[in-house]
Amino acid sequence: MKSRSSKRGYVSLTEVAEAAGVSKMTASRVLRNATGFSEETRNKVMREVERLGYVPDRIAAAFGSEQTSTIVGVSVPYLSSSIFGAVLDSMNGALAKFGYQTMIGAHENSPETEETWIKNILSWRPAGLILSGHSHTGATRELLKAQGIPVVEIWNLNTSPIDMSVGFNHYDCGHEMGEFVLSKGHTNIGYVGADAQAPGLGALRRKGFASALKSAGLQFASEEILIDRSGFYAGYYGTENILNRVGSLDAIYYQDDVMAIGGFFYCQSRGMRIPDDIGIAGWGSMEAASVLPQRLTTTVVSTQALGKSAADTLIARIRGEPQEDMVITPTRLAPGGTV
Amino acid sequence: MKSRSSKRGYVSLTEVAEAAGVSKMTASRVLRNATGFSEETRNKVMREVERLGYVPDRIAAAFGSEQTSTIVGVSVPYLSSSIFGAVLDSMNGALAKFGYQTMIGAHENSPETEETWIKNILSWRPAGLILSGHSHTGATRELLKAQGIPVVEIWNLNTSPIDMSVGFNHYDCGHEMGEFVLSKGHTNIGYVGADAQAPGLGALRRKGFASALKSAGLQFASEEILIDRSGFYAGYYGTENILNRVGSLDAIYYQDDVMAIGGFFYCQSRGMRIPDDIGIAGWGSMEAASVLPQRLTTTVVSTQALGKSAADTLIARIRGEPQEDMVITPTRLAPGGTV
DNA sequence: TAACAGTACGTTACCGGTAACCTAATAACG
DNA sequence: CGTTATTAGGTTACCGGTAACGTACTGTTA
Repeated sequence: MKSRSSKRGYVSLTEVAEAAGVSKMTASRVLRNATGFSEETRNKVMREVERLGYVPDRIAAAFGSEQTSTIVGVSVPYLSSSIFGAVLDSMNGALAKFGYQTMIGAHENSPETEETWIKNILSWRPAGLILSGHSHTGATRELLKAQGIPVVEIWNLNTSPIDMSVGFNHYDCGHEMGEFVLSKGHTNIGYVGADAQAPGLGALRRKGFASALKSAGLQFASEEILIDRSGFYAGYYGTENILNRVGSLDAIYYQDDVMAIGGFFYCQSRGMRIPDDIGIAGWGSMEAASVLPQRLTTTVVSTQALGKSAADTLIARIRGEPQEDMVITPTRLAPGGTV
Repeated sequence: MKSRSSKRGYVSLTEVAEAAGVSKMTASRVLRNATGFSEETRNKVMREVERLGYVPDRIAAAFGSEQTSTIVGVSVPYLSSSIFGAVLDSMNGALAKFGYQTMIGAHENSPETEETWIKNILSWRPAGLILSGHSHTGATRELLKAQGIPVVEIWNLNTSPIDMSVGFNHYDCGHEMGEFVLSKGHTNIGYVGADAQAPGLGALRRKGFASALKSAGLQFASEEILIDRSGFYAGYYGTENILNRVGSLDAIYYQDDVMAIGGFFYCQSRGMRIPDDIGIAGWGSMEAASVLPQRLTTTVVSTQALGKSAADTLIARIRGEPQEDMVITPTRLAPGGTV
């Protein structure tokens, strides 16, 4: 079943070629689906490939081809975040369909960690990179520009991308939600978020929301930004903190739905009626919100669309097809019933 | 700043060596931290590495070394699952610390998809694989055993692993919870789960629970297994289904905490008191449970311990250190207040 | 029918490192 | 003090593919 011969115990292309009675180069052409061989030759080669159980060596292929590999590097803040996970799933699927392998890195919102990872991944000659850090070190930007490697920055629509950008406009999401909350007559509004290391994209939504408040001559009555990762309990606890501090609020804008849900349950546990006593707004249309007694007021985003769009954009760039530098993924404010 | 010379525009090891006035081989030794060079030589080489901005070519390195690369392939059912994400995060961190790169695949609980992915990843000569599918095709098992590549199967403690296994004992988790629920005097017990494609590990917990019931001369009053992925709403909806079907239950065992939480809110929305009217038990100690009014009765598992343990086990095997074939990650039943 | 283009291959060199082996100096030793 | 280990470093071959180019052979056209 398994015929060993080369030192590594694998069947090499040379052996396949010999068995098929053609040159190594011809076998290579057949396997790469290049041109320059007859149908008969293809059959001979493929028959031996099957019979010998030939496994192509992509390391040798990448090495020999002088160009890049079929590796795509993808960096995210955390893998253990349902929303990043969803994007990863969709990206990974789209990339795999075109024969790319995903190499993953988690930078935990630290540009320095990201830089280290990028240097590492570049030594694999990746065909492209997908980055979801929203801020990079100067060295990172220079390095990537110098290498000329296709790079897609995702999540936030970056107006001056390293190469390309696919994402949501977080600032606008916040601004739109700000106007919506104001339109419901609230004026005494707080913000609850969490930043473990460096500010994430929630900070941009907060800014957008704040700008809507400013247009109405207002500002956040209070802000509670925990030094922690976003989570249900962070939302719960952050709400407790902010309410203890300011006494009461008309409404709270949360960094994301997970925290908003945590806040929802804190308010409920204190017997507050939502939205009569307090309004709650989130971001991200997370699945967890589906079990709330009311529909959560939030911004609906499609993680699937983002992931697929990012993968498609990168692949197009790799293939040299003309490509937009910036692709916005649409978002929609879902009024819900919690504001 | 950037001195180009070779065709690819990169600085090669040869150039570094020439600049440092040593041979290519010596430069290679220095960079790999091998032996056979003086401190002075190291400094000369490292200075040129810095000055020229040398980026090692791991593809060439892997190719030249005849052996395996520093790639570790990791497959999970879904990336967009908070619990798998948490394990990935911890695994990825532990692997990165030792210089390994993670290549990820999602098999969606399909052994065939997993097989395709494994064939693909093998062409990168990975140093090892971490698999979280709990069932594999025959071809997969044969292929991996024939290759002799280090493989760690995680999540479930596999009693006949391909190579090594690190995980929880899901059957025991279910059995223990079954005994606990029985000890609270419940007898009319249902099960709610979800299997999108093939049965996942929840099925094993269900079996364990069922065996505890059987020892008491009982069985599940009803089982509701949705054809869907686990999720909050799946738990909500599954509970609605099962209760509509059987009228009432003393308690429900859920596939995991996410579904249990969904069920909790369904019951709450129907005005049922927990645990007086109905008991709820889950698995996985997920963060979302922290916002419930009561502590959820569940099995506490450490995703971090699992991830780190899996990575450590694999690395030890790669390095040829003696290693247990099976490593159990402890779990603990948290009585909580919902049963 | 000679000149030419196109197809189907084969040959050669090379990618950028690393393993294996070799050499020259120095240190250790009886 | 001669012999033997040890250390620092150089030489050579090679990994398994692919790019670039060369060469038969076939069919077409002036």
